Amino acid sequence: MARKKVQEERRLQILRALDTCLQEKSFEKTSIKDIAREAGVNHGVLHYYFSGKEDILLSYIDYVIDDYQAQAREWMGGRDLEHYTKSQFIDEVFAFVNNRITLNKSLSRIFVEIWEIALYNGEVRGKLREAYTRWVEELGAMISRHIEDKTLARNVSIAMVAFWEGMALFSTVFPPGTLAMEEVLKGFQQRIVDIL
Amino acid sequence: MARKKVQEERRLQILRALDTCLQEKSFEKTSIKDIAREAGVNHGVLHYYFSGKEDILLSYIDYVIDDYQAQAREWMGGRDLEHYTKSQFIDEVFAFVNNRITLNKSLSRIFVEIWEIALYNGEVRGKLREAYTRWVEELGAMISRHIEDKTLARNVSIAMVAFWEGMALFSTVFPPGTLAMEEVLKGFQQRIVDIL
Amino acid sequence: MARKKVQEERRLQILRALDTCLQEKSFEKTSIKDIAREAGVNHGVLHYYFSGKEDILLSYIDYVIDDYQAQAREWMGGRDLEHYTKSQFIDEVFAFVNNRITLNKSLSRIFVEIWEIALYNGEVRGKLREAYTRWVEELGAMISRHIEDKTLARNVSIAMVAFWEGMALFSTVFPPGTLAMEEVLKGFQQRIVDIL
Amino acid sequence: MARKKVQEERRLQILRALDTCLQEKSFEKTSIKDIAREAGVNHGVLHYYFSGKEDILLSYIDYVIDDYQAQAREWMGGRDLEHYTKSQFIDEVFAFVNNRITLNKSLSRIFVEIWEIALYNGEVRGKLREAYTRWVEELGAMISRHIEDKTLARNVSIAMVAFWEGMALFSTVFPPGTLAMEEVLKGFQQRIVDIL
DNA sequence: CATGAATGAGTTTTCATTCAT
DNA sequence: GATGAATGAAAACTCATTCAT
Repeated sequence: MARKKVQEERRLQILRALDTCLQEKSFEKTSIKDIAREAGVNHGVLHYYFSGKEDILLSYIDYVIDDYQAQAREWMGGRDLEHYTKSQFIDEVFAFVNNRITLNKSLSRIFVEIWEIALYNGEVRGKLREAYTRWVEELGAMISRHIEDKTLARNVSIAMVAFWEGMALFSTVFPPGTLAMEEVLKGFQQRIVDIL
Repeated sequence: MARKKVQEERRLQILRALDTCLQEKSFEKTSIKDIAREAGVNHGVLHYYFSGKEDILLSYIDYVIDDYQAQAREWMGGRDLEHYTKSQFIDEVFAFVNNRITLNKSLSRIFVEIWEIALYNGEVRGKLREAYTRWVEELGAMISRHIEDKTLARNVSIAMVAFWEGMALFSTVFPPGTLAMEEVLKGFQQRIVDIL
Repeated sequence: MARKKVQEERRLQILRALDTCLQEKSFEKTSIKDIAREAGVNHGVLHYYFSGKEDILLSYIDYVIDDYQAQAREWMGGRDLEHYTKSQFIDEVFAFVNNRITLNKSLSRIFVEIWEIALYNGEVRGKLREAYTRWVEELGAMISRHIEDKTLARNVSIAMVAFWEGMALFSTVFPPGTLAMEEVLKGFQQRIVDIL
Repeated sequence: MARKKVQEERRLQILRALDTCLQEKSFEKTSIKDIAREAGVNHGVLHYYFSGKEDILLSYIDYVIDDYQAQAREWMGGRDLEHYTKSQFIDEVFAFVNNRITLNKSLSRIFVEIWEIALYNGEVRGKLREAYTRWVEELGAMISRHIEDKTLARNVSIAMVAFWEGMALFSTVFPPGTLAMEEVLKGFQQRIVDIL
C-alpha cells in the first residue's frame, strides 16, 4: 500500500517535472535527462517508472486531461446548476472557462503542444478526441436545460469550445493586452445569452 | 537576373518539399536529408541555399503565410466587395474561409505545427502575430463597412478568426463528419449576420 | 547444515533458470533480471548468492559439466563394461553419446554458447579444457581395453570426441532430418569397430 | 566507378577492423566505437556505410565465408584434380583443410563466434547452413570420383567436415601441442583412404 | 534474508553541419 | 555549384550493481 503510494508519487513528480519543462522547450526537444534534472532524480529512474519517453508523454497527457476534468467536476459539484437562471448559468460557465482555461496561458501552451503531437501520433489524437468529445457533450447537456432544440444545443456547444480554443491559441502568441481578449470574450458571451 | 530566378526556384522547390514532409512528420523529426530526398536534390545544397535548418523553417513560414495572403488578395481582387450587401459579403467571406482555410485539413495541420513552433521560438511567434494581426485588421476593415461601431467591428473580427481557428484545430483531430463542422459553421455565420 | 542445503537449492534454482534462458538468448543478452524472473525470485538475491554475473556464469558451467559427467558416471556404473565384447561396447558408447549428447540439441546449444564464451574467458576455457581432457581420457581408457596400441587408443578417442562435437555443432544449425545425421553416425561407428 | 571503389574499400576496411576486434572480444562486447577505433575512422561513418550493427555483422559473415570459398576455389583451380590418384587427392585435400582451416586458429575462433551467433539469429543460421551445405556438396562431388556409392560419398563428406570442425573447435581451447592434433588428423586421413 | 528503488557507465543510433573534391 | 564522405554532439535506452528499508 505504502509502496504503491511511493510509486504513484514518484510518477507524479516526474510528470510535474515534464510540465515545467514544457514551459520552455517542446516535448521533442526536452530530453529524458532534462526531465530528470527538473524532477531532481537520476535519469535512470525515468526508465524505471515509465517504459520510455512515449510512455511518459502518454501518462502526462492523461494527467493533464484528468486534472482539468477534475477541475471541471469540482466546479460543477460546487454549485447548484439546476436552479440557475439562464444568464447566471452562462456567467458562471464563462467565468470558469475564461479564468481556468482560455486565459490560462500556461495551460494553453501545453494544449498547443499536445495538439501538435496529436498531428502525428494516433494515440494522442485519440486522447484529445475523447477529451473534447466529453467536453462538448457535457457542455451540451448543460445547455440543453435552457434550450429546446437539442441539435442547436450541441452545435452551440461545439462553437463555444472552438471559439474558446481559438482564443486560447491567440493567448499563446499575443502578449496580454494586445488583443482585447476579455472584451471579445464578453461580447461572445452576450451572443450566447441571446441565442439561448 | 536569370541567376536570381534559378536560385529562387531552387529555394521554392525545397520549401515545397518541406511542405510535403510536414504532412507526415513534425519539423523536428523531419531531417534535412528527408527534405532533400523529397526535393530530389543533394542534402548539401540545402546548406547552400539556406544557412541552416532554422533558416529553412523561417523561410518556409514566410512562404506559407505569403501564399495564403496571396490567396486572400486574389479573392478580394476578384470581387467588387464595395457593392455587396451585408449578407452577400458574409456569404462570400465564409465560403472563402471555410473552403480554403478552416476545412482545409492539410493547411490546418501546417498551422498547428507552426503554432507549436511559435511557442518556443520568438521569431516564429512574431511572424504569426503579424499574420494574424493583419488578418484581423483586414477582416475588421471589411466588416466596418457594414457596421457603425468600430470597436465592435474589430472584436467581431477577432472572434471570427478565433472561432475559425478553433474549428480548424478540430478538423485536425476529428475525422470528417464526426463533428457537424459544416452545420456549426453555418450556424455561426448566421449569428454574424444577426450581429452586423 | 539445513541452512547450507537451502542455500544450495537456491543456487541451483538460479542456475536452472539460466539454463532455460540460454535456450532463447545468449548469456550476454540475458540480463540478471531475466534470470531472476525465470527463477521466480527477486533480482537482488542473485547478488546475494553469487558475487556477480560472471560468477553465475562460472557456477553454471560447473553445473552443466558436473551434470553431464554425472550422467556418464551413471551410465558407466549401470553396466558391466568389463565383460562387453568390442562391438557391444561400441554399440553402447555410441547409443549413449548419440542420444544424450550429440543429438541432444538443447545441450549442444548450451555447449556452443560455452565454447564461444571460452574464446574470450580464460577461466571458462580452463573448465572446458579440463572437461574435454577428462572425457578423452576416460574414453581412451575404455578403448584401451580393446586395443593394443595406447597411442592409437588415445588418438581414436580424440577423433571420436571431435567428430561427435562436430556433429553436435551441425545439429544446432541444420533442422532435424536435413543432414542424414543418424546414418552418418552409424557409418562412423562402423569405422570405429573396424579400427579396434 | 572510382566512387564505388572507395565505398567498397571503406566497407572492407571496417570489416577487417571487426575481424581484428573479434580476436579479443565477442561481437556482442565489441562496440561500434571499438570497430571504428580499430579501423581508424569516426564511429559515425560506420552508420554511413552500414545500416546498423547487425548489418555490419551480416556483411562480415558474408565477407568471411566468401573469403574462405575464394580460397577453396583458388585451391581447386590451381590443380588438376581430374588426374589425381585417390591418395594424392586425399593428401591434397587434407593438406589444404588442415593448414587453412582446421589448424588456422584465428579462423576457427571466428567460426566459433559465428556458430554462437547463429544459435540466436536465423539469418546468420541460414548463411552458415548454406555455406556448410555447399562445402559438403563440393567435397562430396570430389569424393564421388573415387567411389561408387553416392550416398556413402555424401555421408563420408559430412563426417569429414564434422570431424574437421570438431578439431577446429579443440584448437580454440587446447594450446598447440596439447592434443596430438596433427597425428589425429593423419590417422583420420588414413581411415578415409581406407574407405575410398 | 528479501525487496525494489536508485545509480551511472556504457551502448546504439541519429543528424545538422562542414568540407574536400 | 553539386556531391557525398566525415565529424561529433546528443539522444534514448539498458543493465549490473548497490543499498536502505
